[in-house]
Amino acid sequence: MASKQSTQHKILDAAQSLFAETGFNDTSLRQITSLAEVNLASVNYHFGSKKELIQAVLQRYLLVLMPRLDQEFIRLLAAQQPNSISQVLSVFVKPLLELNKVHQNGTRMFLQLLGRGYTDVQGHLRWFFNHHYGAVLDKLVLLVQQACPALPPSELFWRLHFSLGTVVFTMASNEALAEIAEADFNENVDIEGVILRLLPYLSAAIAAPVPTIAQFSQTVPVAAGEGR
Amino acid sequence: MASKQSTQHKILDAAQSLFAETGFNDTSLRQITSLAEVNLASVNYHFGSKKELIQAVLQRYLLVLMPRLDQEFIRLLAAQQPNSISQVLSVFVKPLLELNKVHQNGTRMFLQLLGRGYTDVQGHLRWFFNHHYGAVLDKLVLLVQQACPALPPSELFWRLHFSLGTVVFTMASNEALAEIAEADFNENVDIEGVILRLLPYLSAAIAAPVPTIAQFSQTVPVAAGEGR
DNA sequence: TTTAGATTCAAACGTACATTTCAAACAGGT
DNA sequence: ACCTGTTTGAAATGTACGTTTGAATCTAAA
Repeated sequence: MASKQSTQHKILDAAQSLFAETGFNDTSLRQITSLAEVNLASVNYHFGSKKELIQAVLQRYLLVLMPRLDQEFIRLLAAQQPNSISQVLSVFVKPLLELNKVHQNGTRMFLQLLGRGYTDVQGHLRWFFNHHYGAVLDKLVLLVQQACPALPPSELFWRLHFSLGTVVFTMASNEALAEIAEADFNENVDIEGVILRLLPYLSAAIAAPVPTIAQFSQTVPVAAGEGR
Repeated sequence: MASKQSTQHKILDAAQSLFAETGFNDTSLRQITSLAEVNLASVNYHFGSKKELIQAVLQRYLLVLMPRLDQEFIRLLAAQQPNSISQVLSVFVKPLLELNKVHQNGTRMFLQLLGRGYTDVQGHLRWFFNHHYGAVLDKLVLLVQQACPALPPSELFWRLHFSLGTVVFTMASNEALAEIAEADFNENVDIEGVILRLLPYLSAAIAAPVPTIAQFSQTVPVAAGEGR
């Protein structure tokens, strides 16, 4: 069943599983080629290096996801009246879940890999992302701006990154969290369930009121500067 | 100035910097001892192993932070009427910022290390955390439950973990984000600024309304199951 | 000053890693 | 069946890692 795919394909499948589970740097080519049941040298033959293999694993999903997201963003931008933040975030759901067609558990794999990429290889992925898909992300920023006109640009910047953190960290530790949730609450939690739980959380977070200085000093007494 | 501290102290300082920046597994003892200007063998002599060094680095902060948080939680729990979610989250600010007394940039260091621990050594830190500080965390859960009585326990579980992800990821990539923010918005962003931005974001997120099934099908058309 | 214990030091150990090498096996077109 | 380019195979290369070792050095009490 899994035997008649090409060596490259077998390597990609094995690599993404191990990368997602253990991280990029902590996964060796020996583990990958062993799981894929191919020769050690074939990774360097087909992909050149471990670094290029990592890129190939990510690209398999990004090439499907990003054009899909782009067309959704274009659709929303063409709407007559501005979309709500909830509507904007909702367009992520289908494209993300369609990654399950790329590979079994593709959605979870991709989001875990994304998280690994952001924490493992500091900066590299972020640069790669902005360079290749900056235009898509710009559309997202514009949509959120329209949905939350009261939000200053800098506040929006931070909140979008907060949200990225929420998603990426959740997916990185998804397995462990799902185990706990099932044990404690008898809930069967799949990736779609987590994504649907994230939507209202992130919507409320991004659209949260921007506190004034006056409001601050009520909840945070003197802000703990101590020795200003 | 930095020369008359003990070898153990020098190792701890060097280790936490490198751990926070590069992660636990990707930081070698040779890098640490080189930065600390001590002999390679002294890590194993003073701490036993790399694993125990990691624990020692984290403990230096946890032993200060957790009792501090515990007493804040106890104070809030003694209040007559339930506290707002904003009030509950606000008590984190002072104890976290006081970690700057433990070491320069202690707050950022600790939060970065926390993030590393959660993604690098899967499970280990989480177990350690719950085992040693489970009672403190239980108080937090109780406080949030009182602040958001409409939230089902399982939803609360997920939202607290979402929030942990937000904080931890933000701090892990804090340097890069702060650089971008300064370049794009001319804002001087320190760790306290980020924490204060996180408060309203997280408060709104945790207290977000729990959507009903009916509300879902409005924003998420058919939930992309495709082949149910 | 001697001496016992604590600490530092240079060197080595064994293991694992990514990558390279080059011969062997394989493929399809002639 | 023969050749040509592609792919696989086993083995080796050089580097880096965590840890161990045993002698040298420091420290302070006797």
